[in-house]
This record gives sequence, structure tokens and C-alpha cells, in this order.
Amino acid sequence: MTTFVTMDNLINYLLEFGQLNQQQIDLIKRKAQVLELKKGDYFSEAGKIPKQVAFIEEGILRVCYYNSKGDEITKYFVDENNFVVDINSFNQKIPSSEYVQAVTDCTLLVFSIESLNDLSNTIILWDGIINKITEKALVEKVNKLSPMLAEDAKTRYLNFLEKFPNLANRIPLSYLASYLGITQSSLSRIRKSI
Amino acid sequence: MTTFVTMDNLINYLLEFGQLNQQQIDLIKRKAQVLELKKGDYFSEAGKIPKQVAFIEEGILRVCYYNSKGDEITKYFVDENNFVVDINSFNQKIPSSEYVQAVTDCTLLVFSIESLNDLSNTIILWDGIINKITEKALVEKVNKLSPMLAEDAKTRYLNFLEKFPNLANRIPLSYLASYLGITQSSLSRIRKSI
DNA sequence: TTCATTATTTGCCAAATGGCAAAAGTTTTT
DNA sequence: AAAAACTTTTGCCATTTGGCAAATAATGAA
Repeated sequence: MTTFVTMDNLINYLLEFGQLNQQQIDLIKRKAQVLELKKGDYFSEAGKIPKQVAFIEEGILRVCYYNSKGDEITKYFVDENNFVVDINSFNQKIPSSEYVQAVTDCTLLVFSIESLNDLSNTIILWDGIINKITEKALVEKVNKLSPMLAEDAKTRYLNFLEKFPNLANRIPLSYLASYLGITQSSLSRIRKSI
Repeated sequence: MTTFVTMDNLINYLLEFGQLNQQQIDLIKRKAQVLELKKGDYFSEAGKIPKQVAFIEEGILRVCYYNSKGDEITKYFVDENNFVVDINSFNQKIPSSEYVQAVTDCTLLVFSIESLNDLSNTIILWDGIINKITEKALVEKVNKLSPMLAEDAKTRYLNFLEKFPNLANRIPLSYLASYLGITQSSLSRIRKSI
């Protein structure tokens, strides 16, 4: 089954960063491909060169990797109305060191490298829009991670609950614990204490 | 006293991200202003709209802010051959929430908004170069912060020592402790334990 | 140099978190 | 439904880190 998707969210999101006329909007819509992921599916994998960028219409994904100790670490979660990609590997065309995985069923709008190049060559403001989006997303990640170091684990958990109210109990404890920088048992105890 | 600065570091850095001919290089050099900061001086302050971007020729700065508890938090350190600015406030022309402070005596090459606009309008590849630099710097910050959450304080301290071997004992304990996400006493004890 | 100020270390104890393994609970498979 | 596999909770105790205040050390001013 393929869900019908208007792509309005995508277009409205792009319009926040620059003007687009109807012709350009139609082109963008034609270049986007709907991709449905089931919970647990990978959008991209470590070791492979990412070939696509996704706009999340619906659902939540996480970016994770294995550290030197072999622990799986969730680097961050990305939710609806955001783009997701390992930006570094994508731009440099080098194998990624991260996995991008659906933590809920997801509806994505996917752009291939070729599509993005076409859009870049056709739409005069495209590169500027993409740069602003990229920069904003990265600044947000820094601003989110930075204060986490100064907070205790309980506070970090409560902040997560605020951001993703109905996710905490629907994903494996391990995803969340590694994101918060604590062990599963500690997270379990923190949950109990609330 | 004004130190003589060749600006070679700056030019070489820029050339990593895109080509520039001699005429463009000369223009960039003319637009850059040398600024010397003494240890402790502020390059930009919270509450003010940043008017300049700096390339660090020599020295180390830190970006810090006050959190909701009133604690001063060092968000990150920036060292030689990097640009420093509160990118978000600078681009949006909104008051910064952060201070940028010299933690050692510094020699900076400073670009005003007007200079950057001139460069952007004159040098065809300028925007692309700046975007790549911005993106790379932000990706590095995320990749540095993210694993810190999973490490214990001692490891974080040792990693800092590796990155800034001769800085740890030349800056106030408080700068470093808040960056590492621990108290001053804990950092003091960690030091002793090494 | 001496005094005053500021920064760092230390002691003491409490709170938070980790490590490990067993128990309890869930989900999936057969 | 029973068994197997996996996830989460819990107990026990060790280690890490925090909070606070006093002691010590370092820095800067008079």
C-alpha cells in the first residue's frame, strides 16, 4: 500500500527558507519519491555511501553508530518536517560511519543525488535554501547537545519526554539510554522514580 | 604594537574549500583587519548583535553562556585556523545569547558584514566556500559533543588534554569544568588522579 | 613585601550512576 | 499454548560525581 502524500509539508518547509514559484514547486514534487519504512528499517547504513536525502513526512528516525567499545550509540533522533542524511558522507561521497534507522513506521520524501543536482541547476534559489536548512539543522543539534552535558540524566530524560511525548515507551530502552548517555538500568530506574 | 601578519594561514585555509586567483586573494587580504585580543577580552558579547566574523591566526577562544541556573557554561573552544562567530545570531542579525572570549592572547583576522558582502558580490565562489566552511565546522562540533555524553569525565578530560595539550593548566578551572560538564572540585580530583 | 582577592584543592558525606547477574515481563516462534 | 528469545526491571554493591565548607595556593594590588 502506498499512502497518498500531498507533499504540502515539504513545500511549506522549503518556503520558510526562500521563495519558490508554482513551476518550481511542481518540479520539486516531481523529483521527490515517496518511501515508506517500517519500524526498524534502515534508511542508510554505515559503510555505504549515502545516495539519498529524506524529508520526514511522518514518523521518527534515529542516527546511530558503534563506538570504539562496540556499544551502539544513538547520536540523535529526527522527527517530522525535517531532513535527514549523514550530511558529511553525502557531500563528500564517502562511506558513512552511521546508520539512519526508522524508530517508528515512516513516510519519507526522498531525493536522489541526481534529483538534487537537477533542482540545483534549475531553481536559482535552491542552493541557498538547502544551505540555510543544513545550517539551521546543525546549529540546532549543537544547541541541543551542548547543555545536555551540564544536566543530570533525569533532566535529560524529562527533556526528551517533552520533545517526544509518546515515543519514550515505544522504542527500545537501549536506543534512548545511549542517546541520554546512561545505561539501560539507570534509565529504567529513572523511569521508576517519576 | 601590531603584529605583522601574512594572512597565509587564512588564504591556505580558504583554498582548501575552493579556488581563488591572485586578484581575489589580494581583495580578501585587503578586507581582513588584524585584531589583537588580550586573554580575557571579549570578541563578542551576549545581548549584542555580532557584527564581525573572526579567523583565528593565533590563540584560543571559547564560546560561553549562562544557563537557566545562572551557571556560566563553556560551550566549546575554538583554536587556530578556524573561524569563530555566533553563526546563528550573525546570520539572523539577532542579539547573541553567547559570549566569545579570548582564553589566551589572540591574533584575529576580522571581517565585517560589509566586507563579507563585498566579497560575496565580487568573488564568484565565495558563498560556496563559506558554506562549506560553516558546514564542516558545525559537523565537527556535533561529532565532538555527541560522544562526550557516553564518556566519563576522566575520559573527557584526557581527550581535551590531547586536543589542547598546553591549555589545561593555563585557563581557569571553571572554563574547563563547565565544558566537560562537571564541577570544579571534580575536575580538580580528576587532575590529581592522573 | 604584605595584604587582599581569587582560584584551586581537599575533606566529608550524600546522591547519582555503573556493572553484573538474576528475576520478571514481553514478544515472537513453533 | 508452550517454548524460546528478547527486553526491562531489580538487587547488590562499587565507583563516580556533587554539594558544601574549610584549607591551601596563587595572583594581583597597595
